[in-house]
This record gives sequence, structure tokens and C-alpha cells, in this order.
Amino acid sequence: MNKITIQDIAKAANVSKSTVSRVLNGSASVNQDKRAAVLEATERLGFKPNAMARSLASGKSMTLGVLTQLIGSPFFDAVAQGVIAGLTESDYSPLFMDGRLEYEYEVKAVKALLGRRVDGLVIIGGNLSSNDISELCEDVPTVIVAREFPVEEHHCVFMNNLDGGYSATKHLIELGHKDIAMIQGVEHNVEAVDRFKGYQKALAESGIEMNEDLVIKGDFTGESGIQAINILCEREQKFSAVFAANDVTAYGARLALHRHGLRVPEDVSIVGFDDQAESAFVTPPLTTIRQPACEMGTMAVEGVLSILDGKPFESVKLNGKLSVRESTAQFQSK
Amino acid sequence: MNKITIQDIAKAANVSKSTVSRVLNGSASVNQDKRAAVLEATERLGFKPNAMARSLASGKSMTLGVLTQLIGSPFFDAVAQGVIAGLTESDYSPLFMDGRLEYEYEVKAVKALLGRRVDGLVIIGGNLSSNDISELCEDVPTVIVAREFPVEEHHCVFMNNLDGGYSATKHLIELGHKDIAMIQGVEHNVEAVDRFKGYQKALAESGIEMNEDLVIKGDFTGESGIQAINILCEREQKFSAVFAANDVTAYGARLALHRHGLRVPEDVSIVGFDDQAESAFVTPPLTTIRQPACEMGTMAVEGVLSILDGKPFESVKLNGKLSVRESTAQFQSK
DNA sequence: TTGTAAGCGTTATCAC
DNA sequence: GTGATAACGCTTACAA
Repeated sequence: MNKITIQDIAKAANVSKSTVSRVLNGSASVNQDKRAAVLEATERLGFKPNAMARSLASGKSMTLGVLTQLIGSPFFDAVAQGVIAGLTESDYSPLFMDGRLEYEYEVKAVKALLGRRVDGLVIIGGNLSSNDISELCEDVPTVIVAREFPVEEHHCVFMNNLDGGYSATKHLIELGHKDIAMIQGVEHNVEAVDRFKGYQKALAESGIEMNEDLVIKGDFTGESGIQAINILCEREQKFSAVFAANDVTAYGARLALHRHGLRVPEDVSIVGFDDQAESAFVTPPLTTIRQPACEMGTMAVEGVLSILDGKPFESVKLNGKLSVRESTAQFQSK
Repeated sequence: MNKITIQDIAKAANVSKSTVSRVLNGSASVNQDKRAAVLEATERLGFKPNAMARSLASGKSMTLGVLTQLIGSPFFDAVAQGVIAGLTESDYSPLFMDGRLEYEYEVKAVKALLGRRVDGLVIIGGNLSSNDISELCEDVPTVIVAREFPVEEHHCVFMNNLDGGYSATKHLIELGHKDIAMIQGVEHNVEAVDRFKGYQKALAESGIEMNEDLVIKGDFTGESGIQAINILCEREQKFSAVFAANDVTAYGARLALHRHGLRVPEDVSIVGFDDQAESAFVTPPLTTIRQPACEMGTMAVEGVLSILDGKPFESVKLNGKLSVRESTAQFQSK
């Protein structure tokens, strides 16, 4: 470890610890010469301030804790990127912990973050309840991303999943499709439910009666996309389009369709949800709803920062954007 | 912030700070009654130890810093997962920082990690030079994942990219292919170069002379996969198989092939490299080389832990595994 | 502008 | 076993 302390610098520069501190933090003006001497000594001795001691003394850690889930999923990464971007201008740095999408881990991660005395918290998705968050995060400014809590005490930045589901379905309807299957996401998951509601809304609005047989349960995995199509085909269900609750499910669906000899988009159109990076390169490139993930991360950070600054922060609901590619086409009656 | 300190607990439990510390850390035996009282007070007041103060006093932070790059890429996530897994049994917790695959960020991230006085460091990929690492990490036990430094002073856990490239190409050759195109990865990137070397080795070993025209530069993106195939087709180059430097490039190649009316695998076989999660659901499911990413993460952590424990640690080189799916098939002469 | 000294919340070293 | 008390490295009044 770097054994060099502020004391060593003080000695080397012939000043007091306080002066060194002042120079390093710019907290007060210091004589040019001394200032130079301190800087020189700092450089020469390779002094690296001990963040622990610093935060212990100041009461601030100058870090924002970020609870992510499965940092490998494209969505979470995009949010994380947004967080980092939103932080570059500030003096804070992010501290990531992964909740693995498992309740116990999430609690542990938040506690660890709080133990490190992060000055603010960004919680991305996950399973923590409103209560958990209230209790755990008490007086640390917290913004929750990609989840919606109707309670006013929580600050959220989330996507309008209902609107996204609506846009996706509407797009299909506008292409002339009527028998539109939906592969749902994880049951009871709010986002999944909202996407489904959007599907229902678009259908209703266009005077198409929803056919229960076209709604298949899924769980956001590629495998569930495959299964859903298998079920539909085995039942010899008539359908010319499918709306999958997320992109990976759409991949699976497209694969199963291929195995059943159905072409995309000639025979069946597919719309996904998320717009993960791969979706533009898959064959055929997937039409999908783009989640403003990166923006959400940035907005969350700005939220925490402004709360930290004593300013108010209102929860925001963002709309996804339909990204039309080649997996959807005009309905062709056969 | 939780304003409750060890002092408050001491008062509430009618003991001294030292005793509270002893109970909480199990560093010495304490009378049953006092012990119970301390525990009760801790629970009741919701005391959360200040990690900062703790590490300042003890000189250890009980954390391992992890420098990741683009935490959203499947590969880095898998490594991160391995890191977390390797840590669960220990008393250490991970601290993630993202280097964004940009030199400046990486340096900054490592410094931030070191400023937090992490007890050990796991560096995943990136652009830091051997020197950078030596200078920055001086006496903090460090293990580097997914990069190979021939210097003995660095501890590395990496994949044998040459062997992976060899396996991929060999697979194609065994299927009867002779005109095998290769879409390279980022120029000068060690891993990319090694994968290419593996390609060359397999060719040479089978007595197939390498055709320079079949080797196309790429950069690990889906777009470069598309471009490569476009070039090949425009030149009316004869080829029946392609080995892409990574999975995303393979996706792009497959898409371009489709646009040129070439079927996979009937007309052209494709092998990727990485085995990211999506590759099993893409159409057709991609044959690829699976990187033991998770294992690498775990091994890296074990390495750091053992160095911390005063034990020696030898760099390890792991072999990837060929995962045969449906994007490759027996060569069919037309 | 600068130095002195008192914390910050723990752990660690002593005596008892 | 247990309780003072001195670190740990830094910030920040408070004086000068």
C-alpha cells in the first residue's frame, strides 16, 4: 500500500497538514510558492489520498452507490453507462454492486453500499419492496430506475411500458395484422404486465377482440420464445404476427418459427422489446421498442445530485421508441 | 445517514467501545451477558458499522477492487459473476469500477479503487500496459483476467485464444471445408491476433494454403461482419465457411450472407467466438468457441485471495470449448 | 494566508 | 474478560 500520508507531504513541502489539505482540495487560497511546493511533493512522492480517512473526516464519501442487477444484461449496462455519463461532470464517482436479481443479494449489496457511506443511491430494477427501500435507505437520497412506485416518497425514473406495448402492437395492426400473438414476460412482473396491457389497449382501440389463445405465458428467456411458438404451432393456431415481451424472447420465437418452416417477416412479423445491441444484427434485424436505458441512468444521477443539492426531484416516466427494422412486414393473406 | 456509532451501542449495553468491537468482530471472547446486551442494542438501534472508520483503523478494507470494461458485454459480465461467486465464501466483497475500455478511464478507475484502499485487485481486460499496472498497483495483490503478460511479475488468468481459433477452424476443416474465410478482430489486439494465429495453424496443419483474399479485417462489431461478407461477395470470392473473431461479428456476417441470398449453414458455415448467451437463440443457433469466462473470474479471485494469504499463485491459461450448434454443416460442393 | 488541535468511528495495545 | 487510550489519515474550526 502507499504508505505516504499527508503528513509526509507536509514535511517535504515545509508546510502544515492543513495547508496540504487546502491545496489538494482547493478549499482555501494558499500562497503560490507553498502551493507549488505541495504539488511538487505530491507528485514526486506519488501521494494518493486515503479516501477512507478523507470521508471519515468530512462526513462525505463523494460516491454514489449503484445497485445493478446482472451487470451483463444489455439493459442494465446501458443504464450503468448513463450513470457514468451523468457523473463525469460532477465530483462524485460511482460504486457498483450487483444484486444478481436475488432479493437476499440485493439487501446485502445495499447494506454494503450504505456501510461505505455512499452519499446517494441509484437502484436499478430488482426486487426490493417499497418498504425495504424506505427502511434501508432512510436518509440517503435515492432514485430508483426502471421501476415504478406509486408512493410519493420514492423518486423513480422509469419507462412507460404500457405505452411501449401499445406502440409495438399498434405498429403490427397498422401493417394489417389482426391475429397478433403475444408472448408475455415473467408473470406478475410489473413491466411485463404493463407491456401486456399496452397490447390489449392497442387491440381494443382498433376494435380487434383479443383472442386468449394467442396470449402465451413466457419468462423473458429465449427458451420461452421457442416454447411459445411451439405451442401455437401445435395447436395450429392462426397468427400472422407476434409481439414478444423482450428481445431475447423474440430471438427464440424467430428460431422456432424457422424450425416450423415459417419465414420472418414474409409469413410472420415479430416485434421485440428492449432494442439490445444485437437486435440490429440478428437475421432479420429485429423491429423492437427501444428503452431509453442510458437516458434513464443519466436522469437518475441528476436526480440524486439535485436532491443532494437540496433541490426537489420529480419522478419521470419516459416513452420508448419504436425502432422499425426488417422483422415486420405488411400482412399478406395466403 | 445512520448516526448511531459504536459509542451509542456501548452506552446502551453498558459496556465499553472495545467490548462492542470485540463482540461485533469476534476478535476476543466476551462474557455471555454482555455479548447478548451488545447484540440486542445493535439490533434495536439498527447500528451499521462505518466501513470507512473500520478500514481506517484496521488498515484493511475487506474489499477487492474489480476493474471491468463495458459491464454490459456478456463476456465481462460472466467474469464478474465468477468474481462474485469466488467471493461468497470469503469475507471480502467486490467493488466494481468500469473502465469503459478507454485508457484514461481505466487509469482513473484503478486510482479510485486504490484510493478506497482495496485489499486486492482484479483487472479484466482493458488497455493498461504492463508498466501501468506495475506502477499503479505496486503492492496490492493483483490478478489480470483475459490478458496475457509474459512478465513474471504479473499474475494472469487468460484464455488460450490461439487454441480457440485453432479449434474453430479445425472444426470447419473436419466438415470438409477448404475455402474458409476469416473475419479478424481489432487490429493489434492480442486476443484477435491469437485467434487468427490459431486459424493459420489449423490451416497449415491440414495442408491448406492460406488464401490472403479470404482474410478480412474487422473490429469485433456486427457492422464489420456485414462489411466483410460484402467485400467477399463483391469480389465474387469462393468460400464455403467463415470463422468470425467473435459472436457479434458472426451475427453480422450471417445477416449479410442472408442478404446476398446465401443460406447458413447449407451454403456457408459460420463459427463465432465467445458463446454469448444470445448465440443459442439466434437463427440458426451459432456454433462458437465458449470462453470459460465465469471460471476465469473465480480463479482470479482465488488467486488474489491466496496471494493475500501469502501463498504463491501461478498464471493460468485456459482452453475454450467448441460448442457445436446449427450454423455449421458438412461441406456440399455445388 | 497559515498552523494548531480537535474530531470523524473504528480497531488495537495496553494495563488491570 | 474488560476498559482506557492511542492510533488510523484526513478535514475543519479556531486562532494567530
